[in-house]
Amino acid sequence: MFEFELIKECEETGARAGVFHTPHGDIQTPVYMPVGTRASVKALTPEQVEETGAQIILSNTYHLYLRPGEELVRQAGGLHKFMHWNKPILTDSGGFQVFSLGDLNSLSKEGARFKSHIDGSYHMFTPKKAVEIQEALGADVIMAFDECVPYPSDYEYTKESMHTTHEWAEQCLAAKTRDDQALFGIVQGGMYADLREESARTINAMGFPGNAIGGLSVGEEKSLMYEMLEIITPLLDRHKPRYLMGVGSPDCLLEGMARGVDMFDCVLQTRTARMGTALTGRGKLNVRNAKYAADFSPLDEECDCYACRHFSRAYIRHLMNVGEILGATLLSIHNIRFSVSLMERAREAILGGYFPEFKKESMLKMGYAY
RNA sequence: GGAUGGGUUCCCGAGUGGCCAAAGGGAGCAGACUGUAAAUCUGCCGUCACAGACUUCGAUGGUUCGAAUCCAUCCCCAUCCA
Repeated sequence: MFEFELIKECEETGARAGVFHTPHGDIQTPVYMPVGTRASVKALTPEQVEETGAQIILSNTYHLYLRPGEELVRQAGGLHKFMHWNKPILTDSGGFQVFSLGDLNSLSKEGARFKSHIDGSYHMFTPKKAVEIQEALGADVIMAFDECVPYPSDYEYTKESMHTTHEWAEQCLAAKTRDDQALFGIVQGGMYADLREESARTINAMGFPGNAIGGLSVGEEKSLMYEMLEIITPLLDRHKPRYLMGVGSPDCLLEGMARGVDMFDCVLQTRTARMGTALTGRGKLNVRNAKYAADFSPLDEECDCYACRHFSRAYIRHLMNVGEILGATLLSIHNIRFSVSLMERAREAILGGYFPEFKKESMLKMGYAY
C-alpha cells in the first residue's frame, strides 16, 4: 500500500510520470488535486468533481475539527462516506490555518494554541492531536503538522520554525496508529537555500511514504519558488511522491512538474471560478467582461468539460452577472477540468518523451513568459 | 375641483443656505485571487484641454456674497377627500 511506481522520467527536465497506490484507488501522477476544505469542493457535487477526471481531493483538518468535529465524521463512517467521495482524499494538517488565521494564542515546541475564527474558543493543536484528528477523519493521505512561515521571515525565525517543524514531523510519525493512511512529511525552510536543503534532507531521512514541500507560493517571486524547488526535489527520494502544497496556477503546475513535483493542490481553480475567471489554453479569461456579452463560443474551444460542451461564454457571463449559482458551478467544473486535463496531457508528454516541447508550447500559448 | 406628501447624478435613496459633483445602496465598467473565514475583496463610476475648469439636483424667474437647499409661478407624480 502507498507504493509509488516511478514509470518514466523526462530526460531533460525533472518531470516524472508515476502511479501512487492508495486504499481508494491509484493516482496517476503528476496530479492536480481540487480542494474541498470543508468536505466539499465548493459549488460541485462529488459526481461533478469526478466527471472532471479529478483523482483525489483535499480536505482540511482545522476546518473539519471545528465543524462538524472529527468525531462526528468518524461516526458517519469516515470522510469518504460522509461526503460521498470514494476516491482518494488527502487532509491537510491544519498547520496552515492555525498560523494563517492569525489569532494564534501561543506557539511552543509542544504545539500551537489558537483561537477559533468561528466562536473565539481556545484550542490546542499538537502534532499528536493533528494526527489523531486526521485518523478520525480517515483520509488516504494525511499531513504532518507544520508551521508555514510567512514571507518574508528572517533567517533566525525561519530556522527555528523549521526545527520545530522537524520535531513535529517525528512526533507525527510516532503518533500514527493506522496503517491504511499515508503520512507525508513537510519540508520547510522559507526562502533560504541552506535551510531548504537541511529540511529536505531531514524530512527525507525520516522515511515518510511521501514528501511535501510547504511554505512556497506565499507571496515570493515565482523565480524564487522555482529556485527553492530546484534545491529541494533532488534531495527527496525518487521513489516516493513529492507534493508541492498550495500550488498552483497553470504555469506553476508545469514549472513544478519540470522540477520533479508529482502532486499539487490549489484553491485558485475553484476560487477564481466563483469570481468569474476561466483558465484556458490561451490564458485567463474573465467571463464577466462586457466583451463576452454576445460571445456564443465556449470558454475554451479545446476543452472537453461539461461546461464547454454545452454552454457559451455569453450564457455563463449572464449567470455570473445575475448571480446564479450555476455560473460558479460551470466555471468550477471548467477550471478543474482544464487543470486536470493539463496534467493528463503533461503525463502523456512525459511518457511520450516530449515534455519539454509540450511545456514550452503550453506556456507560450497561455501567454506566460518562457 | 380640494387637501397632503413628493420630484436629487442610469435606478433606489440621503442631503433642507457655504465644508456638495452631491452620503449610502444597486446597476455598469475594470482588476485581484496559489496547503479556501472568499458566490469575496479592490478601484472607477457628470463632462473636459482633469492638482483646474465647466454643466447638474422637474421648469422658469427671484432673494442672497453664495441655492439641491429660501421665495414665486408653472409642469408632473402619489395618496386621500369631493
